[in-house]
Amino acid sequence: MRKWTSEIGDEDVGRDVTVYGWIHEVRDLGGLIFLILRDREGFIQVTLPRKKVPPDTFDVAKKVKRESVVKVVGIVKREPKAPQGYEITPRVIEVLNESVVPLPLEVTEKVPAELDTRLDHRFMDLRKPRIQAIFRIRHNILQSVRNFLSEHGFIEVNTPKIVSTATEGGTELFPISYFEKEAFLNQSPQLYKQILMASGFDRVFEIAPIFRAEEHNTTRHLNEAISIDIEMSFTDHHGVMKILEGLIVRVYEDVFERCEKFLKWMDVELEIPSLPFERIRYDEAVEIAEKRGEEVPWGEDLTTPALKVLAEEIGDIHYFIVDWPTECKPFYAMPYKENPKVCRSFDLMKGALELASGTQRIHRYNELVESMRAKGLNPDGFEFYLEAFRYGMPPHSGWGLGLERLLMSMLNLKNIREATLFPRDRHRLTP
RNA sequence: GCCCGGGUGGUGUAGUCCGGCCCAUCAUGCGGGCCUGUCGAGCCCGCGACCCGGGUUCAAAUCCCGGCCCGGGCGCCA
Repeated sequence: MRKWTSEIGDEDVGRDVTVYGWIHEVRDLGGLIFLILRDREGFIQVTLPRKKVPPDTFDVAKKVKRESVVKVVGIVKREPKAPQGYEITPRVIEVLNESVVPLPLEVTEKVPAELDTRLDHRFMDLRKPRIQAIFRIRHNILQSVRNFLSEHGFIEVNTPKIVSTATEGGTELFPISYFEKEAFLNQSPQLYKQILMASGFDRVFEIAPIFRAEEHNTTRHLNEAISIDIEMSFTDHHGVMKILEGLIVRVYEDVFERCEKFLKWMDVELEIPSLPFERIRYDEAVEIAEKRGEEVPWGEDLTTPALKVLAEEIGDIHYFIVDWPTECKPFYAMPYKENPKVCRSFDLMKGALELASGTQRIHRYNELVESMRAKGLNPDGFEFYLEAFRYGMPPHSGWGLGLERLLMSMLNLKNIREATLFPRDRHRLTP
C-alpha cells in the first residue's frame, strides 16, 4: 500500500508499506546502511542491516546516489532510535531515476546557498522542506481567501491580462505585440472589476498576475506578482476596509490551524492580529515621520525611510493609513466633498511594508472624466471603461492586496523572491 | 536607474588592504577504503576553483579601466 511518510503510524507496524521519494541522505556504516527518504510530507528512515535484507537490495543501497528517486517496499518497525519513531526494513529498493552528482546545491542545507544560486536551481531548492512549506502555506492562504470572500457574497472572476493602450498612466507597462496591434500586459484589473460593478455582480474578486515594468530592484518588488483584488458595490472605503481586515485575520487563523507542521518546518511563530486594525490618517503619519526627522512634503507618497520610522513608532503590526492626498492616488479615487484635496483612500500596512491599497471609486461619469483630465490622462483612450459609467454605475469601492507581500510578512521572509516559485525581477527571466 | 559593497572548486568560504611566501585555506560534496544504530555519523587517501575583456608590472586572485552579474540602501512603484 502506498503511503506518504507522514501517514506511517502504529497501524503499519509489522506490515508492508510502499513509499516513494528522494534519497535525502545516506549513512553507510559498512554492514549497516541508513537511507533517509524524503517525500512531500517529511522523512522516513530506511534501515538495512546486511544480514536482514536481500543482498541485491543491500547493493542498491550501497550504490544509490543522493536525490535519486526511489520506490521502497518493506516492513515497518517501531524504533525509538529512528528519527521519526518508525523505520522501514526494505525488501525491495527500486531506483526509479538516478540523480547526477554533484548537486547544484545542498538539499540538506549543511552548506548554505545564496538566494541567487537557489533561484537558478529552484526545483532543487524547493526540495527543502523549509522552502516547500512556504508554498504549502501559500496554498492555504489562497484557499482561505476564496472561502472568506465567497462566504461574503463575492464571485470569483478573471479579467484580461492582455490589454489595449492607456490604462491608468503612471506605472510602466510591458508592451507586447498582438497580431497587427500593439498591446500591453495588464498592471491591475482595476478598470475591469469596476466595469463589472456596472454589470450588477455587486461583489467580485480576482486572484491573478499583474505586470509592472518598473526598473525597481528591491527585496519587496516583483515585475510579475499575484494580486488579490476585490470590488464591492453600495459601500464606501470603510466597508471594504472591514472586509480586508476581516480577511487578514481569517487567513492568519486558518494558516495557524491548518499549517502547524509547515510553520514548524519554517520555525515561524504565528501571531494572529486582532480586530479592528488601527487607523491613522496620512496627516498623522507625516507628522510622526517628521518628528523623527523624515521630511515628507504634504501631497507626496510616504518615502521608504518615513515608513520605516513610522513602523518603529507604531510597531510591526497591521494598520491602515487612511485619507491620502488626492494628488498621490489614482484618478478613480473619490475625493471628500468637504475637502477635495483628500480622498477616500487607504493603504494596509504590516510594519513598514505596504500590503494593500484601496479606495472608494468615483462612480459619476462627469467627475471621473474631470479627474482623468486633472491627472493628465486622455479620456478618449478609456471609452471602453467610461461607457460603463453612463448607464447606471452604482457607488463602489475596492482594493488590491499583494499575495507575495502577504506571504512574506506572515512568514518573516526577508526577500519577496522567497515568496514566489519562479520570480520575475529586473534581471531574472529564467527559470 | 543612483550610491556603497562584492564575484575564488558543485555549494558556502579564507586569502585581496600592503602584487612574489598561493601550482590558493577550510567546510561540505564527489571518488576510493575501513566500519552493524546512524540521526550534521566517524576515521584514512584522493579530486575539484580565482566572472569576462583590456591594461600596468620581471611577476596579478590581489593594482587600474570597461562589461556582465550578485548583495545592501535608496529612488521609481495608479
